[in-house]
Amino acid sequence: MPNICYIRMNILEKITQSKAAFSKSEKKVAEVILANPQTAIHSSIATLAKMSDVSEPTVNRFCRRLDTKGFPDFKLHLAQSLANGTPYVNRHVDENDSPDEYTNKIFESTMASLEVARQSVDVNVVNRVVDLLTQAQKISFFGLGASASVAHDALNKFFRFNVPVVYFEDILMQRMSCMNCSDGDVVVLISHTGRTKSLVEIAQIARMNDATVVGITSADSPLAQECSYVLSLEVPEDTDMYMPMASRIAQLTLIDVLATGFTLRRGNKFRENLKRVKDTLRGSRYEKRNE
Amino acid sequence: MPNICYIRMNILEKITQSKAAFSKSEKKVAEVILANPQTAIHSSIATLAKMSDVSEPTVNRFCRRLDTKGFPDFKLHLAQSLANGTPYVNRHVDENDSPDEYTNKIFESTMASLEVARQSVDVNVVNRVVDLLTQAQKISFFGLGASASVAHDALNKFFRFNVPVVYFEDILMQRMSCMNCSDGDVVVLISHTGRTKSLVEIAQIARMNDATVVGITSADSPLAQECSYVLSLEVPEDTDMYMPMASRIAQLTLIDVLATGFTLRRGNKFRENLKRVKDTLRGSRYEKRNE
DNA sequence: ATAAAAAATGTCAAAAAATTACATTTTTCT
DNA sequence: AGAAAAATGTAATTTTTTGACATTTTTTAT
Repeated sequence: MPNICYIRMNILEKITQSKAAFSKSEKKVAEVILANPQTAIHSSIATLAKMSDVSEPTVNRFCRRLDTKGFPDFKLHLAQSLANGTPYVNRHVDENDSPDEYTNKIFESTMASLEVARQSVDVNVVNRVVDLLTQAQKISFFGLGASASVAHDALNKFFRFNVPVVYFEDILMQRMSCMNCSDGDVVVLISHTGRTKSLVEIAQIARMNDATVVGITSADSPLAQECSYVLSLEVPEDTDMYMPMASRIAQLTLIDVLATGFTLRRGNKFRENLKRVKDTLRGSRYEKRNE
Repeated sequence: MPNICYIRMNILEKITQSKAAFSKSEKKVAEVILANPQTAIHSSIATLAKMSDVSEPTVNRFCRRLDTKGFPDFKLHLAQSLANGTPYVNRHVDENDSPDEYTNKIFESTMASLEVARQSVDVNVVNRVVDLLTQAQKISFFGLGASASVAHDALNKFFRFNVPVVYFEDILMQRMSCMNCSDGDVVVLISHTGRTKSLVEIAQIARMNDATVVGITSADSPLAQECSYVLSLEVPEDTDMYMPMASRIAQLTLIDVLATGFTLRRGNKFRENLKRVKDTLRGSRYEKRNE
């Protein structure tokens, strides 16, 4: 069961990884291409065959082994890999990675996950939820563990909008808060897995008290089933086995989206209010010296 | 001062822009290609000619007019333009954006910022800080406002490592905590601007008490000057004028990097411990039904 | 308005490139 | 060692691209 979902495998990496499966002559071709991919995409099959010291059909077979339709198709793939650096790909950190390597891998994996997440977001639900939030009497953000900091962040954002926002880290406080909910309140619950028992219970309590429950969680999870609206984010398996990484970032970005939708919906006058909040902060800061 | 830097002119844009210079038949070709570039790169010159209702040499001439060596070369360029959409670019949200538009813009801007941030990270400092953290007696994470949730997240991560971690949201608690610092303690301060007065003071207090102060902040800021080590993240202008967005995400990703470096440094036995922590959580969750 | 010139486009053939079929060599397994 | 399988190469075939040139269309100057 492969736990890495390659969005679109970079063909250069694929060549490196498939090396074991190559025959002797195919390896020669691989060497030449990896050594100078820029030359490869501008060569004909004949030139490349000569450079690799193999026959033309061998080059062709090499291309097919990499699941391309033939040499021209292979060149297309190669060209795409070479363009723009390369599309970001979820690469797992390896025990022997240097700081340079793991730093890059994590940044790239995060970007790759965001790309996947972006494509999985249901814009209609986003729009609907923004609607709800703008009309809410009170907004609550709850999450546990890693998702707690996401909820915390949401608090920070929506707090600036001058709407009643609630955030608790403590399960009991969350429960009590939900018991006091009423019609017009929106409770946003954040959980990557959607299988945290106490959060599911909180969803039930909130709904019993007529609040609208929005879940930022994975589709079809127990939590999702208890929610009025589900903003599901499809995020590839996390880079690190034991800590949620990418999922959190995707959740935060989604919060950004909601907050942005909120400000846009509220219009211009509202944004002036935001500016005031920001100006208030100025007193607590050192002035930026003019550059 | 343009804050978007286009790396290299995309051939699709070039086609759009050169439209005026095209002849009647060439325009037909342009239309067909623009309408469905993905099809174009997988077609032969004959197919494309038929689709555009022109002759094959016309298609060839069209390619040459765009400064390519011929049809195959043109396809290569086109494939590169199509690869990965286009490099992500920081696009500001506009007042009249539809939900679809602002959602995509925010995701893309976030990814663009991460790319910039990645390139600005000094791996040597990362390595040095990881060193420090693994040897620390106590690690504290402090941030205010938007950065508070980043510190919160760091707490979550490092808490799992079974090392003494401290996190406070309250300024006074932060100060008191720093006063009790001693040699071997590491204080990580998070601030996008690096100009929050109370955080700068905390840095001073911590250092006076022999703690090592690590700043995740912008270079050359007042805070940076008080730190023993600075992990500076260069993040492009935030998408939303009034709320930090991208900077937070970059900070979180950097925390991920530090946490990963930490686990790697600690080696195998340590990761087993991590697994235990994770298993402990299982009791509080609904089982995943087998798929 | 019209003829000449220039530009654009198409037809067809030549050239180049890629692919297939099949023969030969190398490797692997018994 | 010898048969079977896999890998590789040769040469012919097919596909694709390009070039040369004829025809049509457009432009320009009278």
